[in-house]
Amino acid sequence: MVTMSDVAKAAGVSRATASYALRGDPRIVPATAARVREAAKRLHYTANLSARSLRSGRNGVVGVAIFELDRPYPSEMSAAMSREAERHGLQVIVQQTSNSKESEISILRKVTSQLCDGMIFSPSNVSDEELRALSGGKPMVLLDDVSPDPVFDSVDTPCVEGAKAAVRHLIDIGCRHILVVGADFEDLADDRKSAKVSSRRMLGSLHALEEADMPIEPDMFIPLAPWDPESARRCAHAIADSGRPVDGVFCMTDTIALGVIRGLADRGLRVPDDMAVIGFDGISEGACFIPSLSTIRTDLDDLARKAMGLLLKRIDGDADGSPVHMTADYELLARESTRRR
Amino acid sequence: MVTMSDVAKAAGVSRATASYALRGDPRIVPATAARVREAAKRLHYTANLSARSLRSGRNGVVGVAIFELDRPYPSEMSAAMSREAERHGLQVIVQQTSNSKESEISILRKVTSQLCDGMIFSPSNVSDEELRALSGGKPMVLLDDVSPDPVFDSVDTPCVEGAKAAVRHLIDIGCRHILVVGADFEDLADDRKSAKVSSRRMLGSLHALEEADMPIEPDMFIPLAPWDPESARRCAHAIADSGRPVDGVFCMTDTIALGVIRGLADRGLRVPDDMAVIGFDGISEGACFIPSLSTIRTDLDDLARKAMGLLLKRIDGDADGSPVHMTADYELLARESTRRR
DNA sequence: TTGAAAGCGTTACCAA
DNA sequence: TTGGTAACGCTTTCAA
Repeated sequence: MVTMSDVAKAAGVSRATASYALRGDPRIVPATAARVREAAKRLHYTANLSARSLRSGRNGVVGVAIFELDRPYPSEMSAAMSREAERHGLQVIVQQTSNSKESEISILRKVTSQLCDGMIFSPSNVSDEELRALSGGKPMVLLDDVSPDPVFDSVDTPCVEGAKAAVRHLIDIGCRHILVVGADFEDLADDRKSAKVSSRRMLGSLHALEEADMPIEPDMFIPLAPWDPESARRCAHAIADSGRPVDGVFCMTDTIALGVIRGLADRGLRVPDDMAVIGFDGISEGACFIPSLSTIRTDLDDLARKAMGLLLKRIDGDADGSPVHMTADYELLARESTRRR
Repeated sequence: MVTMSDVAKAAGVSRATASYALRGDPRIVPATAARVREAAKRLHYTANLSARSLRSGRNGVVGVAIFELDRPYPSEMSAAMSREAERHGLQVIVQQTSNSKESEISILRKVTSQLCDGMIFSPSNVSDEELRALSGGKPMVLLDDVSPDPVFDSVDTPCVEGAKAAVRHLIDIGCRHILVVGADFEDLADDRKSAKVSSRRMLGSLHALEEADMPIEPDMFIPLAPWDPESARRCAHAIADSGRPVDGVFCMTDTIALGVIRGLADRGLRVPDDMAVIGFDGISEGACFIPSLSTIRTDLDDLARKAMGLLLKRIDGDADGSPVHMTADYELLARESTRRR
């Protein structure tokens, strides 16, 4: 392994000078700097990140901790973060928290906060206060934070506005019996649960219904756990079997929406002819589905830009104290699953 | 930040003793060890991985470098690796190489090889020799290595056998005009390309055709670049528009297969009625598709177990010199896309 | 059984 | 403008 000492020796300077030269410190005269750079290149020198991290507390790596690596939305989000980090000359490492509290804690304590200059994290079971302790003082940006009294900067998905646009779209194409899948109406009344993603999306749905003077019944909202295609599929079976008149469904996520469409198909119901379906997220999978899925696409590039921007500001130390909050852009994609002739 | 010195002080022992005690070294008497552990717990001590890594060269982190974070197959593969690592008490960090050579190099040099005890890597543009240089002497296990003269342990997806099973399945259900999408027949004759995943899967297809005494024509193999749903969809349009008699299609990946089915639907062709389609990989997305996708499912848990097993053996230093090679298990999933009444 | 001390590769302060 | 040197937090050898 070639170290800085090797480079310094090869260039005929001290370790200190080599270090300065390689990081472009203006104090080193161009000729010396060039000699050092040349030596580094010739020897294939690469800085040891552990050493750098230990000494300076910075290594150019940003951690992204997501729920599950193998779900489309978090995957696409991490990919967007990676692209954005690259534009800043940084590297992203991704870890999955598997949605268990111990796992989240272990990841934050053991890895993300140790190996990284900062992290982007989508909390689910850990409170803000616990997070603060686990962050080890490192900057952190939260995604869809539900804390009433935030400690960290955060970026939200456009839950309220997006959901409102989705339901309004269903109403616009003529739906009069709308179901919302993946949300529990009771949550709205519960202080601890009303900030959840599902509650915020439910709220947006309510806004749209109210604006259109449509009746609101608690049983329009169907809880679902977990949020995966299989449960969604079973849920669709139940809806179909109930014989209930439904002409439009808004699902909390695209993954749910695809499961619902599949479940309706199992019962001989066709989308959009018998029922229109719209999702939320904008995962790429929806474009190729039969029928292609209408959705509220969260602008992941915008989300990544905002999150990374906030994080870098904190890392660079030029951010004032109070937590900043932002919301990502979105776009309504009206595709086949809500197409009416 | 609480360090080992703090713990040692709190427990009334030296740093060395604290270090031994925390890692369960039998030399420390139980009473002392318990005192140290208690102090560590009380102070919320967490070992600094950079320091540990710098000093001992080990930190319990394994790197997984994949092509793209937002494609289903690599995502599911990384998730399987994470689960497997967890069972060994290790952490996985995932990075995307974005399929560019510079990016692969930069990731290997800058991060994966630095922050990890070892890595699992799916090479695409970097030669084995370059890899050896970039690995920094750290153990590495390759996935689907194409090198004729391997330097590292590797695990393959079951290309030849899996593809053979796929095409045999098409033949079994009565297909007589089969197309293979995503492979270039010319590659088989090219030494440098005949080890590619696509070539090995093509080879398996040929075996199945030969065994069934079916004719083999170069134009049964349709190249596709890149391997994504959009190109596959366009490819299906071309197939449909050509008016060519086709009753079965084997696609190099599930992602391609889904794009093909969608493309056929665009032209009014129904799967499986007009044409049967089978993919390769077994991504979860296929189960909910309409029609559900028949596929060769690579057993990712098996793949992860094999890859992680090989890697840990190298990390622990109890592995002899010559590279070991293994192949993951697979399973034929016959679903709706190849269902014949 | 425990402690002192060296050293991993880097950075950053201070002196020259 | 450059070099010497002391950390960063940990592990590990060597002594006690």
